[in-house]
Amino acid sequence: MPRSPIRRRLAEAATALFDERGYDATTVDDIAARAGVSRSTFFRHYRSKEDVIFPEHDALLAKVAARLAASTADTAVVAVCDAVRIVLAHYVDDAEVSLQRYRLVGKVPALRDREIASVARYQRLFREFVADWLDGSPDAALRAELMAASVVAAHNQVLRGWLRAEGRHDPFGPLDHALQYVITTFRHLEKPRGRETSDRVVVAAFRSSASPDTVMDAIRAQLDARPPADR
Amino acid sequence: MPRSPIRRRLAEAATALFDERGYDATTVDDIAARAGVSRSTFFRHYRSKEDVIFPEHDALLAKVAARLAASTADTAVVAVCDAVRIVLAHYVDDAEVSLQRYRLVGKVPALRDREIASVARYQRLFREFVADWLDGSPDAALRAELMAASVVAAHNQVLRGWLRAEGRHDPFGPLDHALQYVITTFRHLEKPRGRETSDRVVVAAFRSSASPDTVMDAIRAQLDARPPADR
DNA sequence: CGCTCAGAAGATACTCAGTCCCATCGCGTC
DNA sequence: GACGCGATGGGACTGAGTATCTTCTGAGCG
Repeated sequence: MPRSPIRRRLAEAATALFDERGYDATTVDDIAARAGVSRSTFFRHYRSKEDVIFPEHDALLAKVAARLAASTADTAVVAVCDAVRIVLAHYVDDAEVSLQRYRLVGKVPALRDREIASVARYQRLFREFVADWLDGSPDAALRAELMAASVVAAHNQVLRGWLRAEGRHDPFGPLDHALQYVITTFRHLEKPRGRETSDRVVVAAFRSSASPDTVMDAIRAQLDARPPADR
Repeated sequence: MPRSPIRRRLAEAATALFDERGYDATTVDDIAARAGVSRSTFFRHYRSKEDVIFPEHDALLAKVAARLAASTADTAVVAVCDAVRIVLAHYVDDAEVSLQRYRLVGKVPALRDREIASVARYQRLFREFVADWLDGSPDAALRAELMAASVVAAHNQVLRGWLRAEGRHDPFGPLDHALQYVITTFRHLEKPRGRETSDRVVVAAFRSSASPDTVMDAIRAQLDARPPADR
């Protein structure tokens, strides 16, 4: 069923009509008529009127989950930050559609709520992933919630900025910048996987009994991983 | 309109029916009938079927906004953390209703989405408040987003725990504990209002090309400002 | 070439949420 | 007792979403 030509026609008809008359003033019959199919057919291809606007979310969620599962990162934050890039990439790949949806969602409260619910699903996925990862450590559930919320918040902030700018700049730089806040906030709360160094990065830098210069370098590296405002 | 006896009757009828037959299997007519009023009257008192489950959210949002506006806290995080207590208090005050709603929401996806949308409104309020407060400082918008998301996440985590435990323990201790993470994470990123201490500990330490010992001390100081679980 | 069978599309009827409008009723006021 | 007014009842209407039945189409096969 994915990517059938009729799905495409329906989506195009819908966006055109939403653009011309607005979301509420457009009925499913209108959409079907413009696409040259029957109302029944519409509901065979989209579960609801809203679904025309928010497609592929399930597939994307699955992709993100797969990425998490395959992650080789040493900490949960890093794994999740890595995974959230997929989401942004998805928006950027379909910039045209994303922008159109953004404009529409800004006007229709029902759609806004729906979008928020979608985002919450990613957040939940992240939360559960992190909770599993951290399982056993103190306040695991709480930290998982905070991490997931922060990563999603960082993503949202960058995405909104990109959308407001009508997709004119590359958003991955800003995303990395934003995620740096999150990573530096949470990374030191975790023990990196595999190694049995019960300490944070900073301390590890000092463990290697190196020259002061080496120490300084390590520390600088640590600092470079921080958000600029902190330097 | 608030607190009319008929509103109460409707709410009681609705919760009873939702409990007996489930949410989807209960029609608005059923509710109205059991409450002994007409369908029209139902919609005069509640905008929608979902509204019977989520009352007072607007009023609560207003209360939270008022608390924020009247805040005397020295940093934005603290102000927001303080405000979020009102939300939890509201749930705890109506423990019976909150628990019933929790059970119902767990079963009906549509209600879950609706609740998420409600929470998003608080988050937005917080975000805008913090963004105003931080206005001008670097990455203000990003930090506002992160702070708001974190405070809400902390609240949600505690609330869910309390609900899962069927309201048997006091949740304000856990809430404060959770908010400590958030406050210690964000507080040092803000200049307390009024005072003019423009640097963070870390920066000062490394700018001065000091001996490794001085560096170590500075880092320890930095670590001491972190959440307890980290030490 | 024509038959068959299955999957996809059309057609129709139904339920129910939500909106609108109008008639009515209770009730206090003048 | 007439008037006004807010709240209620009642009924009509729109539109989303579901279920069911019929019709088409096209691929495979004799």
